[in-house]
Amino acid sequence: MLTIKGGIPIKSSQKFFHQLILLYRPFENRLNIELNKHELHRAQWTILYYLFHNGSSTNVEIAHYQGVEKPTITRTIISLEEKDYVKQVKGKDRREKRIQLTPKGMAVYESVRITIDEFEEEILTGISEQEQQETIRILEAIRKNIMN
Amino acid sequence: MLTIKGGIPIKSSQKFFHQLILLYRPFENRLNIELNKHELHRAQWTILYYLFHNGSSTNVEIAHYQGVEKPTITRTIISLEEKDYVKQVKGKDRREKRIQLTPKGMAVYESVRITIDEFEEEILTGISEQEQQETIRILEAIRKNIMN
DNA sequence: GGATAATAGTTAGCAAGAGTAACCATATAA
DNA sequence: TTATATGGTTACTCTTGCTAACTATTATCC
Repeated sequence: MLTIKGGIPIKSSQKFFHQLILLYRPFENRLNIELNKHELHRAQWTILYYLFHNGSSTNVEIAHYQGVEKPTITRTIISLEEKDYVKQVKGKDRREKRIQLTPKGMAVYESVRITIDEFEEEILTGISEQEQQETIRILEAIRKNIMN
Repeated sequence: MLTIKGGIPIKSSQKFFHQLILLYRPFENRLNIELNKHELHRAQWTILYYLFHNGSSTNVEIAHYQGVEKPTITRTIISLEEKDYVKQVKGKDRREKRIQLTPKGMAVYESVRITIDEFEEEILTGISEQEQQETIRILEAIRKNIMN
């Protein structure tokens, strides 16, 4: 329940959070180093990932899924359009701007995927399949708790 | 091993990473909302946390622990000095700038701690003590894998 | 049918947080 | 004593996010 560190008791929930915060910076740094090999950043990559797995999507869908505001997505989409990785397709509205991967975007995704797979394997070294599944479940549950 | 989503198989390592990325934004947003009640940001809070648990520390120690560069810490320390939450104490060198919490900083930490404790409990709802411990262990292991 | 609401998206401007490069001052080693 | 290493700062840039205010289109309500 409590661990002692320098005389001050630490609740496991505290430690949990601290660990989550501490993990993110090194993680994102390394991820961006991998992505820079392909001249991409994390925000662009997560949108490629989403489009690859979900097909054509709107700004709002992506923003909602990622838990960020619309203008954030707009900017990233523009940068992906400039690279010719995504293109606009007709939506059900004239308001709606439906976005999907171009063949070039698809190819880039597949290529980056290889780099990222290696990275993922590397930093999950020593963590069993079952532990990974279990942790995924817990991270999902936390996300739900936060987003209600 | 593989889950299927829209016909595309996803390795659990991929899902793991995606989940980690997806968790962070909502998490930091909510954390900052809590911290804003005390006019703090995450970067300041993590330094208060570190100093509270580790006593007086140098810029380099903190930077190394958090996995960020020195100038990042310098900036945040300055903002904490302006609030009179930390102060400089004599180090073993004239180069070294050793920092510790002021009584005011200590009091603020304790007060913010209450807010954060509630937040932590809230978003860990439904996750057992044992699952938390297990996940802490895994997050630590990943961090080590990243940082070598 | 026309005024009002809601929805999708963009633009402009700002802030947090991080990085790099170059630098100063001090301490250590050769 | 000269060269190198260490601790820290300054100046500048980048990414990523936010809010507020806007346009355009669609839906709703009276």
